[in-house]
Amino acid sequence: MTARTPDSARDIPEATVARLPVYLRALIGLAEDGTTTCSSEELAASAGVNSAKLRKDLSYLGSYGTRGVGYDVEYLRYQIAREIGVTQDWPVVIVGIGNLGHALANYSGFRSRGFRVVALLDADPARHAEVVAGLDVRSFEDLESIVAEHAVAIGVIATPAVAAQSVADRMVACGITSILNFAPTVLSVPDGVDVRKVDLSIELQILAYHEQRKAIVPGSESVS
Amino acid sequence: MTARTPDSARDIPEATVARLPVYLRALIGLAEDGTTTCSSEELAASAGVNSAKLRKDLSYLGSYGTRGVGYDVEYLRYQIAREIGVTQDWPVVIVGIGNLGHALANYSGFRSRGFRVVALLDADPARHAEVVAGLDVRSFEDLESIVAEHAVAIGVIATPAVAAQSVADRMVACGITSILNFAPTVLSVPDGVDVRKVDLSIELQILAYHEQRKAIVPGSESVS
DNA sequence: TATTGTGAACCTGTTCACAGCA
DNA sequence: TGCTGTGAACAGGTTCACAATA
Repeated sequence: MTARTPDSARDIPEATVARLPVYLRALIGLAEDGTTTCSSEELAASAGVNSAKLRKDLSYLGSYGTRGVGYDVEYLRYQIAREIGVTQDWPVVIVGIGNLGHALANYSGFRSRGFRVVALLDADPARHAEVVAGLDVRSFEDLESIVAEHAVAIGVIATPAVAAQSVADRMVACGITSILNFAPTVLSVPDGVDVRKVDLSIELQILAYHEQRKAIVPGSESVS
Repeated sequence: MTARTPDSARDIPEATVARLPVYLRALIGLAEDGTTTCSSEELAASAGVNSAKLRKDLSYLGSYGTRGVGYDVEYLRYQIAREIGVTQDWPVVIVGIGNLGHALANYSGFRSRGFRVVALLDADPARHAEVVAGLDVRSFEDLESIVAEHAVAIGVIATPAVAAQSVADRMVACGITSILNFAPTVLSVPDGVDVRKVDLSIELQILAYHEQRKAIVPGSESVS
């Protein structure tokens, strides 16, 4: 027998991992429409990718389809949810309850997709009176006790850029190993901690780049 | 002379385009700190990439550095801003003024990075009384006239998923060619229209996937 | 027969290592 | 001498096209 990693540690390409949640969403949509079976072509269309890519992606998880028939929607949905790890809930803390923090706290998509916001923290005492989305806004000083109490592994940073690094440091120090960063700044964290960033203005700038090119008709240099 | 596309149409790899705004932000930070010159190593550190990648990326724009010395911060900053197209302001409309729409309307990062929110639209008449970030929330029916009046090319969708496709259709019909979509759904648009999506729960799911793996110590299958 | 699962070809992006130059 | 700019090697991701098979 050759040396092999256990089934659960098959390594799935990062690009595929990033699409699994899209497939999961598409499958949930199909299930809600009453579809019980779908071909790779149909699922790919719902997810906005081509069918070859979808099949290749699913092949990294295993052989969950039936040749000549397609995929069972509920079965595949469960398999992908299990692979991602959202068959049970992940407790999450949100730090920084400004406009964006409010929006995140109220976002129903977290709850419905395997995440549970267990606490909202803000460094500004003026905000501690507030109740947002049914949760008290608490002091940032409570971070350690909340993380320990709820075994929080994932933290969301929605503070201004200047505060983000120190918030990340505190999160890492008390055991958080995955961070979703909305502050427009680069975070440095030790190995073993994952950071994903969402930068709203970067997305707009990427659109602006392409928009600018559209205006330029090849051969004509000046437009009024 | 060989056939060549004009300077302004040099094609820059998509991966590079996505990083230019990060470099721009890093340069703005360096300029604020009073730094006038920086090496690829320093700038790369500020931007959170390695220096080889940074130099390769910048080489697609042209030769803006000085061998043996480095880059002039202000000069490079201007060149990147020009390349992205954010030396002048882009008018933007936001549709869907719920929690997220509020946060986006109030986000100062747009204004400071070359974007100007010219209108907030919502289909719900109950919201039309509101003033958010100094702007009246207006009827979605005003979309066409606003887009025409301000020559809007970029639209932001922050509606619930069910409404997103019809909003996108209306946007495309009245001439918008770039869309930033926050609704958790796949949009279909004609060729020539760019869509970028930001899906908050997908980002968390990607973190959950990696988090789940961390818990599994190779060789031990059960953890308490 | 219809559709999956997958090697192989292809393409894009990253890293290396050093030539070129101030 | 020190740092940029860049070919060349490498790695990762996508698409093709078809063998396997329910």
